[in-house]
Amino acid sequence: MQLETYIKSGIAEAIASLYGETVDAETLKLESTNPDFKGDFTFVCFPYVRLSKKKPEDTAAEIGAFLKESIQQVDGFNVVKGFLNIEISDAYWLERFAVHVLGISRKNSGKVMVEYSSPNTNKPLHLGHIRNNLLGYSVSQILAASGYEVVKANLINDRGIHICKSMLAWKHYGKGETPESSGMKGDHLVGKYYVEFDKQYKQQIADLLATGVDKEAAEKEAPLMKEAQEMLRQWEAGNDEVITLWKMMNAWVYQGFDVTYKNLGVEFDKFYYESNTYVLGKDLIEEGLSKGVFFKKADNSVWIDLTDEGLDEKLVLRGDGTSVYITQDIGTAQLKYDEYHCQKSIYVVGNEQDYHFKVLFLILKKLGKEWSDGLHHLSYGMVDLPSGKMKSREGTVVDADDLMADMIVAAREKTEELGKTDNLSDAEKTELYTTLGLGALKFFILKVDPQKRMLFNPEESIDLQGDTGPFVQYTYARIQSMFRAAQNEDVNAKFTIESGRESEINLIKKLLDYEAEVLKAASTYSPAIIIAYALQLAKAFNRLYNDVSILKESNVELRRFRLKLAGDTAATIKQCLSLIGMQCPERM
RNA sequence: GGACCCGUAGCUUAAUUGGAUAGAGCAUCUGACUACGGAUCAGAAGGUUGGGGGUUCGACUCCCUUCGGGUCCA
Repeated sequence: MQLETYIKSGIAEAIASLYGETVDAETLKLESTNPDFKGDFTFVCFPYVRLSKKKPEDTAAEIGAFLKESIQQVDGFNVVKGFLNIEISDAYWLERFAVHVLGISRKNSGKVMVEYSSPNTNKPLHLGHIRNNLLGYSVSQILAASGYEVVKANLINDRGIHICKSMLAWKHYGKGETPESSGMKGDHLVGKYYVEFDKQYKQQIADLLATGVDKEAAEKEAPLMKEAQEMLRQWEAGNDEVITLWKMMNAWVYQGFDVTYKNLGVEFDKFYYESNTYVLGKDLIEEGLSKGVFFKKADNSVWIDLTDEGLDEKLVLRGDGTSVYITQDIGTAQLKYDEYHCQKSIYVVGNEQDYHFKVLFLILKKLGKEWSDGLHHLSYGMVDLPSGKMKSREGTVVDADDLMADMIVAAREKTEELGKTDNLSDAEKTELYTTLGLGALKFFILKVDPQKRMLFNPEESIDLQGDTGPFVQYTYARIQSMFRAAQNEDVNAKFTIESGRESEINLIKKLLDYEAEVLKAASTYSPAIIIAYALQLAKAFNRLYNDVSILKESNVELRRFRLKLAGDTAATIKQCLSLIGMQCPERM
């Protein structure tokens, strides 16, 4: 980092002294050199040929020569077209490595809330939730590592017509079944009745169609639907019987979710419940009306005109005074800010709600909430199956609990096939398979840019070789094994090294990148950056491992140097994987 | 009707935000000291970045248009 700014001002000096032109060193762009070329930093000269009035190649060569003279760490340079590749001396990297400390120095970046998961309490979690949960948790970890105080929040959708559907189906067809009586996980049990409702409802529609009723009317008039709507009205009126049933079934679901969250390794600091927050926001609608941000239509409904922003008019309160989704989201945003005063607030929500959040943030801004600038929708694409979209009502989903269990089985089979289960107790085996199976799953999902839809084929289990979680975990385990064998070695001993091999210098450079990569991942909310880095780091180490001997090296200084390389690599891998929510096995 | 997202090798995907010869993994093929752990490493092959136009020193990236997949708003 230091060196980069140093080189930039060197380039500015070069331009001043060679061409008599002033440029601000801050505005110069210095890129890291493409691995296919020799060098460490690359300065792209094309934009500056109008200052030098020379060919790009000549400009690059002149600036390169100037830097080599004026900056001692610059060992040499090469020019390809207008690209100036600046080569830094090995000595510089070795010095940096000698004083290298692990971790990140940045502190007190501010306070941020990450809202994620946000499940409905009428069915168990599925693959889509897994993507959401992993993203939310990982981004929280990354932000925390880069110095933020993070509040992990979960807004639970625990009321509404869909909840009433499960409740009603249970009431009609459940015969008093409970998680205890059936041995079924609570969320799965409730989900079963959600599916049952749909089945019965469809039957009723079919019956009505047969009597000559048209489709739209049939969907509206089916007795079950009318009953569900009546139940929702009673819930809102506080009917004792309905509320008691609602509490009981929600409690089952929460017990189930707790297990899933624990297995998935995610957690929360704060829970919000929609049964509390759905009443919020109406006061802010009043505020907006008096400020002239909103307007009323003839039917008394309240709207905001966003046509200036290229959007439509948006309803924010119905004519009968009842809320719409955005009403409560406005209120909840205010509630969150009042409670925590976070500078930033991130919503991890699927991209089908892109428009919704665009409108929500715009409304809050127009209401004059200065904190609205810190709001961000971390949008992600749907997870598709080969058969198409997952539909929970039709039961065509990949269940979160099942998927995790399948991954653990796959990890077990692979490990046993390699014959690496010897000398492990049953408890250790279980822990190992869990670490590897979930590691593969988390890595697989977070490796992909969130914006993209992803295809998941349950038939082809997730790879355990190549660019995968277990690959990185293997690198870690292998280093740990080396340290177990190096017990009479003074691991913390100082060493003096004058020069390094290419594989060693490359690994040093990667290790020194850690902080910059984490900060980049934090500013773009992207776990994928950490994953890509962890892979590169593991590869750089594996290359070194095949290139040179470490424990078998006879030269003490070299041996200690390489042991420190290995130790720092392992520690950095562990940090990276913890940001993804992954564990590192000591052996595998 | 209007708006947004996605399209890269057979498959899963990356590209330092406009930079170099589009980079990996899986699958396929070849090789690695009698393996400090082979879930590794080195290499080969695989591409008109959906199609067409434009902007410029330079386009997977920006603009226009068109095709395909998906989503949202009323």
